[in-house]
Amino acid sequence: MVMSADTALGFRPLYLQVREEITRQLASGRWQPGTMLPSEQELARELGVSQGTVRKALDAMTAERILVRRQGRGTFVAEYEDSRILFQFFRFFPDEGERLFPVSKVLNLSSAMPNPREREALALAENATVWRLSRLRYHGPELMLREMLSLPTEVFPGLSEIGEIPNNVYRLYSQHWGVTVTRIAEKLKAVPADEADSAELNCSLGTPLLEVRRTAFDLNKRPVEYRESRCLTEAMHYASDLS
Amino acid sequence: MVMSADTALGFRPLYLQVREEITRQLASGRWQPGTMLPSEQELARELGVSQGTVRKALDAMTAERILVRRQGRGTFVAEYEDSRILFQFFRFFPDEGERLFPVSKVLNLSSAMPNPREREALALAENATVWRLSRLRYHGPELMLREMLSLPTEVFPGLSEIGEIPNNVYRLYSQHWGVTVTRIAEKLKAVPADEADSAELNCSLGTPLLEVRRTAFDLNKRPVEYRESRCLTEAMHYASDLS
DNA sequence: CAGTGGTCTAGACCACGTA
DNA sequence: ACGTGGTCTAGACCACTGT
Repeated sequence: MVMSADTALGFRPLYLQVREEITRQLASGRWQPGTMLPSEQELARELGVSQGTVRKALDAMTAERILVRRQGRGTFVAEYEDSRILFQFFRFFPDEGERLFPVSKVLNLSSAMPNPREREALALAENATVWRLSRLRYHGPELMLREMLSLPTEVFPGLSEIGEIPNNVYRLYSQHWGVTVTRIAEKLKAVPADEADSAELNCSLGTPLLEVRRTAFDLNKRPVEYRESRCLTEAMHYASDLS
Repeated sequence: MVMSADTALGFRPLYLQVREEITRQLASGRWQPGTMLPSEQELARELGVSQGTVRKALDAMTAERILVRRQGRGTFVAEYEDSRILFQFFRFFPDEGERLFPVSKVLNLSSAMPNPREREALALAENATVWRLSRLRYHGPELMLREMLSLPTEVFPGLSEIGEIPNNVYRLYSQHWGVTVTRIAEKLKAVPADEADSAELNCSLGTPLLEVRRTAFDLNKRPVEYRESRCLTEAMHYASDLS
């Protein structure tokens, strides 16, 4: 495959075209998470560009955390290890003490017609259905939050046949359906605990909770998960870094 | 100035040394916000490295939003225009409708001995004092939040003589004291409105508020501002993007 | 047109990890 | 010793901006 920078209409930098081509092959399953990509030299040969151009594309994908580069070893497809999830996709910290991976307890899994919020967040077609997974999450022994995940059944066929839903669902999405979550958008509000919150979180009615509405996107920028969490923040906080 | 990559002890990439040197000159006031840096070629000559190495340093500083590069024009020191503040440093959005720059109403400005939270966040010396600036902020006509800013008096001498504190304090810090805010860390919680909240925000006692504790850092990674905000989130939300 | 940053190339050498 | 990514250089050409 040979690429060119100056086409008749619309100039597109070569390294962006290379990045797209590699992303396409990634999305099509050529390389699984954890496996090594060909070396820069080899990719350059395959694509008919110089090594420097491949490097710029790989550097950009590394910055997006889609790839991981290790000097002396190679370039790898990023995996969803717990440590990465904790670092990249989970913003809750204990006010004091050590950070732990949030353990989950599944309450319910069912399929349903989407409500308007789900339909909008997941950009669903008219007759599409969703899985709804509700669970509680703990930081060590302490109950931290309750949440409901909404997933398009079309994207995750057979989800209800999975024996046990693990803590780390992004790894599950990747391993079972080849769905790679790359970006997450969250909207936060302070809300009073309603009756369901009060019952499940063991707090009194009206207790301030941090509500998080999350939408997760895959490699093709398609929304693949919508999630609403309600969190007790007496001993925990949500950390946000602007830079 | 000539730089070298391989010193006896401790290898440090040249472009990182270049970035540090440029940051140092920036912090020392060689170039003011809004002004143009010398061209890549000229910087390369000054520093005794190749243009490509200067470029890598400038690209890194552009990614950190310290510099702005404009093709065909030059490389400029980033300014604190309202649009940048709104985009980079302010995460509140109306649930519906257009986004506006939050107008501020100053309630009080005084100096005081720091409390433990201020002392810790600002890494203050034993006998250091702080300015305390409290204000309300509005989104259009709607009251949005109340907040208190804490600033080391040592870093901002003469603050109380400023005629009117503007909405955009980061531009003020830059213009009056040469303080460049580059990074912000925020911790969020849901808290019940106390009596002061209730009085100032016109809400009932116990209303859930989003509390934000912010620390802002300058070019030298020194904390220069600590801020506690309490926000009504009935018609607004805090947006967080993880990617 | 001249000057700037942006892209692309080719090649040399360094640091790191593995065998 | 070898192969990988990481750094650095030098130079060519392109795209954008202002004169």
